[in-house]
Amino acid sequence: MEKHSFFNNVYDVVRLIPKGKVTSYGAIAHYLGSGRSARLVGWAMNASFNILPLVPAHRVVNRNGMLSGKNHFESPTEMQELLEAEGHKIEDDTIVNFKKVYWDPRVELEM
DNA sequence: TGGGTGACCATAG
DNA sequence: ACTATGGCCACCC
Repeated sequence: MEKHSFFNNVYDVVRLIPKGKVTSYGAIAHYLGSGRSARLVGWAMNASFNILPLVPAHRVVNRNGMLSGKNHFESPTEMQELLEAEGHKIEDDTIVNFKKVYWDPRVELEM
């Protein structure tokens, strides 16, 4: 049975993020039509660890490209490690060339 | 049922 | 330019 919850929708979008790309909470929220309720996306991520299949929450950062949720991973460095493993460059807890690796669901998915 | 919460974003001073 | 505050809306108890 599928849950037509907002959370499930967020997970679906996050799982669609291609490897080597990242996006922001606000982009997902806006894509889902939540408007500015980007907080719900972050909150959904918090529960994403409990949801299967696993959601690449490390590919989701805030508007500044900063790893705001790194503190909520299994380890505070887990997020950075995962992003670096995908070819990203992290500096001062912020993704370098964030704009280049930015993946906007509104554009890529052409809503 | 109602209130509080949350890994944010935008605007105003 | 930086700092502070409000709004937002789904989920949990």
